[in-house]
Amino acid sequence: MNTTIQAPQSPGAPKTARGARTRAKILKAAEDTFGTLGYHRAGVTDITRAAGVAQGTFYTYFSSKEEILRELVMDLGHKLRAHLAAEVISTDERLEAEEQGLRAFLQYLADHPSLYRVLQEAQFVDEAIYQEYYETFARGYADMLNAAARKGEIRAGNNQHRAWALMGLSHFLGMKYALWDQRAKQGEDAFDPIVETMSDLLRNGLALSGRERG
Amino acid sequence: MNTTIQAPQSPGAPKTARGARTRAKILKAAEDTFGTLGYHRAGVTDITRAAGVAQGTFYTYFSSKEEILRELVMDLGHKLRAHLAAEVISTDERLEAEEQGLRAFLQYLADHPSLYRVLQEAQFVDEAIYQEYYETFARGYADMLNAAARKGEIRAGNNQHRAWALMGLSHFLGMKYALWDQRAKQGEDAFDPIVETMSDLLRNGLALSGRERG
DNA sequence: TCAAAATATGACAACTGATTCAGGTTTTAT
DNA sequence: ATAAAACCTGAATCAGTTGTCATATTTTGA
Repeated sequence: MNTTIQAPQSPGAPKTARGARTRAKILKAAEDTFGTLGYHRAGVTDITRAAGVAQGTFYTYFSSKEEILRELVMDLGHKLRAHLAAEVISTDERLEAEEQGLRAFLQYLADHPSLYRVLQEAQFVDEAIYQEYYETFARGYADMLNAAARKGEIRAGNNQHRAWALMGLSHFLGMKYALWDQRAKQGEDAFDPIVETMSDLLRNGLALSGRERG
Repeated sequence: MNTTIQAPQSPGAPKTARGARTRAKILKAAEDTFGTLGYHRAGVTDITRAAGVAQGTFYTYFSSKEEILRELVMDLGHKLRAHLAAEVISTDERLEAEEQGLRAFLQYLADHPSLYRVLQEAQFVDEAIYQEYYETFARGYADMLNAAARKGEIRAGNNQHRAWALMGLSHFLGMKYALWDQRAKQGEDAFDPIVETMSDLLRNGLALSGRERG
């Protein structure tokens, strides 16, 4: 028999430098095209035109439009996580890390708006990969919170619930202030007021502290 | 000239009881169909089949597939807000209202999962209506927080930022626990642990309180 | 009761857009 | 240098969709 066990659904990785370059061009073009036109309005034609190759070339590296979206989601996810990890090394105090993480996320989203659209649209094209994206993120997040709780840096509590809550918080703040509100994007410290509000919320909650009460 | 200022883009409201009934059937069918198949996979054919009418009838009441989605978004938004308002009347203490609101939202989402999908997909079909949905929600939310701050029930702070953060928090918790996690949906008080975690987070934050510290 | 208005029908025109394919070009390796 | 492998091309295919329309039925109101 001698059949290959795992037939790759993608047509095959490029075997030369030229191929690798072309594949990368197409992937980048897909990111841009999906980012501006959206997944459904963007045709394979638009992607290949943006990449400067013929339609047929697309199928040399990707078996379908859906597949390139999946590829893109994983790619963008890796890049974001790498970026955030790099930005948050300077402290290991959890609540400070939380602030830096939020600031970095907002800035990253303002600089890479396609991330948002590609990811959110992927949800309706391949729900599994969308879930996996956030489950992965949540796992890592909850682990960090658990570690902080063990070290006595934060209150005890359900850190899985908290992780999802914090992701949602970042997501919505990013959507509103990094993507929709143009003026918020100006300048290096544009997101400071937001980060500060969240810092207070996460440190102290909304209830008045002892001396403020009464 | 005597031109009508505001030409209705929708073909015209039904003028008989039968027409109103048919329109309502189609709208409901669209909600279900978009909810299960998604906006793009769902054809007008699927909607009319589910409604039990001919394809052509669709265009008696809606000028396009896009328009019925807009209609639906506004409709679902009104219903959700009405539901939440009704569920949160029993208290006027803000932090307690927050808990009740979250619980009601999670339960509502578990009971009306199409709300989520229709709304989120609308974002990529007509971004303006999606933004309007959340801006409206946020305005009301921020107003309530401002009132609570004036009454001295919560800490001072930027309540617009907080409103978006809290919406995101609810959104993600709903997505994860009301839609994705099947087991979480069982029973009346299924969401209690989540609400409790959030209650603690919103009241006290994550930092240790005075006596826990050290 | 009966003409006019409203509603319903479903076949179909017109179009879109993903994927295939047969053949050309470039690169690799001997 | 040259055969084989890899890569690229873009016109053609093909499946599916939205929205239209001429016609039929039902409801309204005088």
